[in-house]
Amino acid sequence: MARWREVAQALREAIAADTYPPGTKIPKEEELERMYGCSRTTIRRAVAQLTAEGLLTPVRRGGTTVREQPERAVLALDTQAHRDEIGYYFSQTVQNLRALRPPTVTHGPCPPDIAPLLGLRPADPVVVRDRVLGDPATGDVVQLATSYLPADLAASTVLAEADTGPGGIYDRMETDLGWGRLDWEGVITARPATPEEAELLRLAAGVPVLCVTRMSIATAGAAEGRVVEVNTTRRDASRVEIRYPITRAATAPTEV
Amino acid sequence: MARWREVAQALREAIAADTYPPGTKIPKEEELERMYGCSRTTIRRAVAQLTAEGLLTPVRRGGTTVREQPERAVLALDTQAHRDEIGYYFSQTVQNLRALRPPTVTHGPCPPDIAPLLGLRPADPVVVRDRVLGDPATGDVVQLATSYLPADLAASTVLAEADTGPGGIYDRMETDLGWGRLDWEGVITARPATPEEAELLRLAAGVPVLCVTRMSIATAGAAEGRVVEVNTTRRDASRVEIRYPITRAATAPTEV
DNA sequence: CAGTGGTCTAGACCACAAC
DNA sequence: TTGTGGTCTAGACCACTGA
Repeated sequence: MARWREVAQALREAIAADTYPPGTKIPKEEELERMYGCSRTTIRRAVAQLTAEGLLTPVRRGGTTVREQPERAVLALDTQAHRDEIGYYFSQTVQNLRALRPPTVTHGPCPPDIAPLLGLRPADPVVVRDRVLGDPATGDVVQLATSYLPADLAASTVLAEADTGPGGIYDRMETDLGWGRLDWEGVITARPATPEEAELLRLAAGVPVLCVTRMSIATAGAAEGRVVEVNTTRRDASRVEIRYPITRAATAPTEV
Repeated sequence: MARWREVAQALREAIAADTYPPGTKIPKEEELERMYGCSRTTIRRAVAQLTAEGLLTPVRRGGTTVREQPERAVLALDTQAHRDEIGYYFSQTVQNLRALRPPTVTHGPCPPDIAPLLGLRPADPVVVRDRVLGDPATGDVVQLATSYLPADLAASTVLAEADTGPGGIYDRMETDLGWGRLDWEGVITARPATPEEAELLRLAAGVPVLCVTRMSIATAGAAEGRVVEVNTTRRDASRVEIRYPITRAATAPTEV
């Protein structure tokens, strides 16, 4: 076994054994160097691994701290779209969160992971609506939300404007653009944070984010049958879990 | 900006621009060293980052390949438990997968991420039932499935035996142990792969895995109200997505 | 079987934030 | 101010595996 793996394992066990309880600092790198009899590079490789695993958070000048296991926010899975006099309403995205900065609307190429959901090719032009949500009390960024709309459908419409008016983009699509009653489908994925996400969410680059994505499908008009919007929300995967009820089926399973 | 970040960004862009299309190899490290005018350590730092992001897969002696964006397996969310004459049935776990090795049953400490779900403390004794599932055609490991049962409930029962008989552990719990009709709840999380998971699933250490977990709650007998089992399945997050339908609520949302 | 990525060393300088 | 982690270099040897 590689030396750095041995050191990483030793540190893992020391943390599990409460030699270094959560919230306390592990010895500084120079000291670990002596303790394990290897070079600083090897120590750093081991510490980097545990950081990627979410066990440690190094801070410049402040030492390296054993991460408190964070409270996971428990989200209920949104399997229903609600509606009131103001507009459509998906409960999950609003739990104690507020927009920390004004939403932005830009035009750009479609990211490769979104393109298949929209039925586009990667880099096809899309309208991008970005929101940054967080805890208004602390100012911490908690969730990133982005909507992608095919440029050929949305570019010159109200959907590409910053303020989409009462009821939001879904009302515009259904009522003003005549795209019919929207169908929705949810998709859950996880992937490493992009550098941009890592910076906004204050994560180490490459740690997992959990993505909850909603596709909106038009049922009438010029866009009938097309996915007209993909909305994807991302959070630090270590701080969130999604729960859903499991019921008993009345009947035997249908064969696929 | 750090040099290794610049190199990583340059490589990212070269990959996006199809200078290095998926499936082809990027230049070897020594060559990148010359191309970017920095030391091999810096090159390796950049390549390691892109590997963590799932863009590259280095192979010894074989060079470093741009990863083909893998087909994502699309899983339907199991919100229903089915039942036939054989036993309970959760559709997702059986899609084209077979056990690649005999299930194992061991006793050990409860992992810290499972303990809260079971209402236990970390390291409390549990019975662990492990299964390794994969594609029978290729022999590739695709999914890891583990059940945890509190030792104080399961240790001396049929639940701790390798063969739990017809209908599996759920029938034993409901019928033989008299724990009543089980309630279930689902939990979805993502986290970095543990070293063991990384080895079995052939992943780089620390890349994200998507976890679909099911809690079983007894409604009668000695275990009434307790979570009597936690079943967690893990897959390479880059190769899976979970889909679920979103319906329109008949009524306005209930206030929380 | 040789070339590739994997590991490791010893040393240096830097930048930032806690003190 | 200064000690900590962050970055980088130049060089060496190893081990696996695919040409």
